[in-house]
Amino acid sequence: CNSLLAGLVRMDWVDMARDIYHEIVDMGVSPNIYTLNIMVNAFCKDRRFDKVDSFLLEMAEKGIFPDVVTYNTLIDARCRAGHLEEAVQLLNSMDDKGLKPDVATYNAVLNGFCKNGQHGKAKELLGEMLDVGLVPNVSTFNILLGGFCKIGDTSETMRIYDKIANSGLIPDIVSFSCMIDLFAKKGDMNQALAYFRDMKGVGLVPDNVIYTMLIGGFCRIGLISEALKMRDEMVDHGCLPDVVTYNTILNGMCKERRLSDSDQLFYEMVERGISPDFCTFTTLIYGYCKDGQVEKALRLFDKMLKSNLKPDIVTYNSLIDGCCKEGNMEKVNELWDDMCRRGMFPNHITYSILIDNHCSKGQVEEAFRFWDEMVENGILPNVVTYNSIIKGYCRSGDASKAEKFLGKMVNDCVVPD
RNA sequence: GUUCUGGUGCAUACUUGU
Repeated sequence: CNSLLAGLVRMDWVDMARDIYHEIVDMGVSPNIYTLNIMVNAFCKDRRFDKVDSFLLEMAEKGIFPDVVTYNTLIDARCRAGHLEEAVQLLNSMDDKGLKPDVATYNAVLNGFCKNGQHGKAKELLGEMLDVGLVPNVSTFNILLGGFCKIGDTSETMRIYDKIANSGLIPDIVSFSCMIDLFAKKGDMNQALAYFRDMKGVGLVPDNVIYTMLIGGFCRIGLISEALKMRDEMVDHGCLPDVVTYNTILNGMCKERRLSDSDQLFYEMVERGISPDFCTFTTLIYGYCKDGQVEKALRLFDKMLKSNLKPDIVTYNSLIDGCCKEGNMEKVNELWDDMCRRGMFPNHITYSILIDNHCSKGQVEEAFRFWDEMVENGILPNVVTYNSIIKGYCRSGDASKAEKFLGKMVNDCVVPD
């Protein structure tokens, strides 16, 4: 029964898991600590922390109490929700309950700190972990590797990588992926490929993730041909490109303005049975808009909606920018309304697009209408919006107003660039 | 049988005479 429940939760079928749980209990089967943990995890996945509390009370009446795994689940969920303080509180409260935090507990919090940019605290916590006599595992180091890799801190990432071996542990595929990602993102493909060779040298088999990182690295430096070679290599090794791999190449092609290539690849992926996701569409829509092919972008947008994929603010901003530049203000208004109807609201980029568009046409008054609306909505003007207004004044031959505005900009503590 | 780590659009999306 527990395996079934766990399977459902893993598939994100939380509602069904809960229904089945109730049926099982009604049938007179008594839940145990595993059941409790599976259900707590289910509630956490849905961010239903309130439900967790009542559920724990219910279980306590049956004599089943939270254990370390329960706490780990709760702590991880808090971290994912960005509630680091609560997570740390839970960690600290474990002692009172007679529970001893384990490596997974610390890993969860470490991960929380790293994902929230609190790398210093992560390092402190690693120290605390060692102080209480816990032995970090490869995941512990991988969490830190990923954290420092994401902020591009090469020297710290390499120090942590060395620590893995110094601790008597063996770097695994995730450790290598962090190193490869670090260098691929920096555009240092020689280093990335060196780690790629190293991992194969120690008998690890590169997977989709590794290949996609390398492909993305080549794309980033404009070497689409190398990216495609890497794609061929992965296929030769029996590793099939997935939707992320395709999205990565598509993005590379779009950035290089190779829209006919991306178009072809898009059809290829569909032919091979890989369903485009909302990233695929947003990537292509962005690419076509930037290339001035707004019609094509709008057709893709329709297709996206028909596929039941939800556009996000980036999708809308790309289209709004494209339509603005084309002068199709009717469509802009339509998209704007459509976006709001879907519960997404213009952000500082959306406003910048419209402010700049009106300024480019010398319609400073109109631009200020959006400026005011933006400020009313609690979004502060930034360098981009100030630059646009100054440009607008210059366009309409109002150099003195432009200069006055530059003064206001400095007054508002926005540094001119 | 339950909890912790890696890849894609987007924070490098909007301004920059062209």
